[in-house]
Formats: sequence, C-alpha cells, structure tokens
Amino acid sequence: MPELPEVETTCLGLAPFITNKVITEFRVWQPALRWPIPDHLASCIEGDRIRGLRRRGKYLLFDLKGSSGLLIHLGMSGSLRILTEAQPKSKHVHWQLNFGNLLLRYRDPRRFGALLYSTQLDQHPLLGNLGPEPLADDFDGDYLYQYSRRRKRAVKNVIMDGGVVVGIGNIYAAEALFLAGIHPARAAGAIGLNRYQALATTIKAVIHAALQRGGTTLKDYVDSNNQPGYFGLQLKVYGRNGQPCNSCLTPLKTIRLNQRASTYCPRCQR
DNA sequence: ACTTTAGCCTGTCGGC
DNA sequence: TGCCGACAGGCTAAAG
Repeated sequence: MPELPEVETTCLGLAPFITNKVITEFRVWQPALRWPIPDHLASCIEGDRIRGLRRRGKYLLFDLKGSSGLLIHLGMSGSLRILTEAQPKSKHVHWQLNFGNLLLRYRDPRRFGALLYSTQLDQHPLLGNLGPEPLADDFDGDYLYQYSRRRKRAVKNVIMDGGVVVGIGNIYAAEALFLAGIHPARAAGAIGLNRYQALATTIKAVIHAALQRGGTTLKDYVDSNNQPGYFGLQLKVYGRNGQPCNSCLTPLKTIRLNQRASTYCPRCQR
C-alpha cells in the first residue's frame, strides 16, 4: 500500500519517461474511483505537455499548461506503470495516458485512488489543509509539542492526521512510535517536549530509511517500472502482534485506534 | 472548535 | 471444498 516513500519512488520513476512529453490520448475504462474521474477530461488535457511531476504528501501532481494539472492519488492499491508498447489491458486498469507510443497505465484493484484535474492545481481543495512534509525543517519536535497542548487525542492519531503532518500511514506510525518508546494510545497533550523531539526524529528516520530503499512494499504494490517491490525494511512492530519484541522479548500487543490496528510493545512503549 | 465515525472498494485469509 | 466474515487502508463528509 503506497505510503509517502512509495509515492516519491513512483514520482522519481516516472519523471524521466514523461517529463516534457505531450499527451496524445487519454482513455478511461472505469471512472468510479474514490471520486469520479472528471467528465470530458480528455478534451481538457489532450495536446498538453507534462511540464513536471511533483509529490505533496501522498498526492502525485502533474503540471500541465499554465497553472493547470492532474492530481493523482494511489489509494491503497494503486500503481502507475510505464509501457513502451500497447499490451493487453490487465484487470483493474482504469485509465491510461498515451504519449505517442509510450503508455502510462493506472491499475487499482480497490479503487481507493483518484484522478482529478484543476486549472489551478495548487489551489485544489484537497491540498489546502495539509500539514508539513515530515522530512521538512518545519516539522520537528517543537511543532508536534505545540500542536499537542491541551489535546487529548491519542498520539498515534495525531501523527497520522494529514492536517498535522502528511504521509504517515499506519505502518510508519507504528514503527516510529516503537522507536521513540511512546505508547500509541498516550494522550498527545500528556507528552513532553523531549519525547516529541525523539518522535520527530524517529519519524524522519523511518521515512528516510524507506525512501532509501525505494519504499516498503506490501503485496500489491508494483513500482513504476514494474520491478518487484522492495521488501527491505525490517518492521519491528507492524503486523507482528503476539510475536516477541525485538528489544525485550515481551509479546507485542495490538489495540485499535481510529479503527486501525496499532501494534506496540507494552514494556518498551509507555 | 475539536475529534471520532462511517463509508468508499475488493482481494485475501482464517475458520467452520 | 466452499462459503462467510473480518480485515486491510487514506481520506472526507457527517456526526458527535
């Protein structure tokens, strides 16, 4: 399931193929994604050149003419793939962009992803309330501490809130909290500055490590060149309920926060 | 004003 | 073997 590192990897992987290429055709097979693909999108974008690719949180942004562009989200099972010749459409391919002979195909079995268009891409409502990037300088322990004053929500819910900081999904939240020694259910307002500085550090560390490996891959993610995924990151708590803690051998426990499984070490995380 | 919940989807897996 | 429910998950709108 694509998280920030996977989206970044996709962005970097696609860029050499489609930057400065002209969209010669746009085709849709299944417009019912997280939000419907806009009607008549082909007439808006055919003939346009891809001026550049960007990532914001887990959104992929394709800049087109003027300030217009495409906003793409991979949901939890989406992938983009470059094909150099027309090949039979596989199941769950919902749309494609043609660049002459080159094809960019979107596949998404669970259809939680999105393809949207705006003439003012940077003003798109979905981008309006996003918090800082986790690797940026404006995301740090002080920031988390200040946000958390007098807030009672669980700290895990805070770091997974895209309005606080973007791109931290269930996997990286669990791992970062373990590394920082913080219980996922602890009330955000009851955590001091020192521990938030540790948490900001471990968040940056896990995101950075995943980026270095080209993104953690689970099951159905395939990168933009259709290479098998990276299973590199050794997850210390995520998906390891009941197994011994890597550090103290205590069996890991799982609780549910915001309907999400949250696995942690009851001894190491307080 | 803040926080939680429901709902969107389908493939996979464990239990019976 | 096959069926069925639980679960996975980001994000928003609506409810609390």
